[in-house]
Amino acid sequence: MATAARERTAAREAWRLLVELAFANKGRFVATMAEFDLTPVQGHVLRILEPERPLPMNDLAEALKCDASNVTGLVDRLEHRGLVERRAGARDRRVRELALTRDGVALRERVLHRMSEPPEAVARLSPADQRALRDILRRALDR
Amino acid sequence: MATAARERTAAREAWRLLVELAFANKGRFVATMAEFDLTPVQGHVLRILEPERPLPMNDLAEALKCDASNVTGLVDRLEHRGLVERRAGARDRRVRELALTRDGVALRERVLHRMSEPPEAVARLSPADQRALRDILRRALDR
DNA sequence: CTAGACAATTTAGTTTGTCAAGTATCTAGT
DNA sequence: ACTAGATACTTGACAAACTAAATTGTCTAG
Repeated sequence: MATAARERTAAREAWRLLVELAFANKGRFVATMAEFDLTPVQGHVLRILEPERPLPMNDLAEALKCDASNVTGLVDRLEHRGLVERRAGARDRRVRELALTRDGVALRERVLHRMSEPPEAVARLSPADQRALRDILRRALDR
Repeated sequence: MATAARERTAAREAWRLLVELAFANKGRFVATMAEFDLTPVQGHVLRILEPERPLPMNDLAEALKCDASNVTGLVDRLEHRGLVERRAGARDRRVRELALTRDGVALRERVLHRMSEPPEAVARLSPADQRALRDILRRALDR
């Protein structure tokens, strides 16, 4: 087998396994969010919305890769629950900037901490593998 | 910092990055499934359902971590599209076993191949990193 | 043979998602 | 300054994915 082909295969295989790991943990994610009375998407939004960094609704739609009209209802529910608030855009009165409320920030912290608990599959790796995995992923995500 | 704590941190950080990578690729997954006129969940089902290995509806619900009643409609739509068929359970007439049709098998193959195309973040890793990532994930998933 | 367990479905209701149309606001060109 | 078109968001209508509770048909233990 030619070198290029073998390396394409390594990347493919790595990604395949990564997808498998992700799918295997989807249920765990759903359950974790449910602990906080959040739907999966609401958890996702909480992750995207950083404290002290208001985000226009449009940008949230972009980040979620969904239609802007979907975000309206999504934010309605989060706002109704007091986790998020809509503020008038500073310069452009068309845009509504989303900001976490105090409760939102607090919940976000708890959720993120819980979400980053590694699953069995990762936890049982040797310490060396765990560090190697971390380092490779840092490079992949360009840190 | 104590050694144990530092290592817990490596696993945590690795998992955090992994989750980030997964979220960043959610949109890509949705778009890829859409190319085949599949919703994300339908893609997931196609992945779970292996050829020549009929699966009771209950087991599918288990694999999807969702209520059994949800699977009914899900399978209705896949069956209506001719990708899947319900068969009477061999021994127990209560269970309905799901099997891919010929079309289902063919589509599954195309979908899986497309799904395993690595994203930018993985593709740009050095060949050595790609192999290391693959090997670590194999160990994590116990291959 | 019957009581309870179990697999799947039905029904009613929520959330997430799309698309098309509407409203308010901004921006360029004249 | 005025207007035409773009842009940000909302609304309304509708499908898919989900849950919980009740129902139907089948199995299994006593």
